[in-house]
Amino acid sequence: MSDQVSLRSTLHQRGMRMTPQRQLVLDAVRELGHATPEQVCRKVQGTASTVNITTVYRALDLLEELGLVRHTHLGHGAPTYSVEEHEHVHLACHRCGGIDEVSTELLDDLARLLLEQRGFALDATHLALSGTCRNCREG
Amino acid sequence: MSDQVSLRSTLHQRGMRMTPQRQLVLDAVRELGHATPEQVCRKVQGTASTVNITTVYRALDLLEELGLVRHTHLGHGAPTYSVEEHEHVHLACHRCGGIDEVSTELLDDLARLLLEQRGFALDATHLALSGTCRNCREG
DNA sequence: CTAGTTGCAAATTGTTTGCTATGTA
DNA sequence: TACATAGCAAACAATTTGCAACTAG
Repeated sequence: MSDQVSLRSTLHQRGMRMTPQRQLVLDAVRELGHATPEQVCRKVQGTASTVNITTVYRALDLLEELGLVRHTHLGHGAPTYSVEEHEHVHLACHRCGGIDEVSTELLDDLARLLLEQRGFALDATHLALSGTCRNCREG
Repeated sequence: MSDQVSLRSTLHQRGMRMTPQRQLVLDAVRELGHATPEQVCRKVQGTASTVNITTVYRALDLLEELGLVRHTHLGHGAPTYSVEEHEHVHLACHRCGGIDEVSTELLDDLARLLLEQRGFALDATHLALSGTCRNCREG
């Protein structure tokens, strides 16, 4: 894919390289959807067992800087990373910790209001809504 | 106030007490608005210098369980605690890190949609919306 | 006396930094 | 050679846990 190529050249302009470790981290994030650095690390180590968690953190930072991945703070623990194109809103249940996802379209009206009234450009892809899921409310 | 009284009896039913430390933590959260456990601790220590941060953590957990305070993850660092009645939505600018606040009424429509379509009861008081503020967009 | 509570120290968890060795242009 | 990078260990920050001492009912 040309994505790979342009990524390489972007890195090259900065005197950086697309190393196997970085590629593995990116692949892991793509595959896992939402994952903590810890989870990414375990996934990567499935292929290359010597890769250190430090390297994972540094790769995630770099990939985020390049706009390829982003992180979100769902709930309490560690942040989760996902690929940039991952476009949906998270519904985080504070009771059971479960994560559901809905289309960002649900937020279109709200986004418009915020922009008009506050000049605030909502980033709907970077968003976790907290509440109680159906299961927990009924249980 | 009768709040204090009912709080005491609620605790009493569980065989617990409203200790000075817990009262100080609650007061500190009330006074500070949004504060990290660290900040709460410093505030409390202004009055009672021997209070340990462990106690602050435990008091915050308890007060949260009782529904008197709640915590929110604004941005990256430590969570911030505020009193339950603190009803507004945070607009967190990911560029400058600034926090603005808007009324939860803005989310009423969204909340209704989520409840109808997903059975998800949105907790609008526990919410940070991420995006770009007017200043940063114009600057 | 009994059970809840505190403070302290130590353990955990998540993340970052310093440094050396290595690999590549 | 020069420079980015990886790995490792140690530092760090935030939070939790184990436990002995204390205190109110």
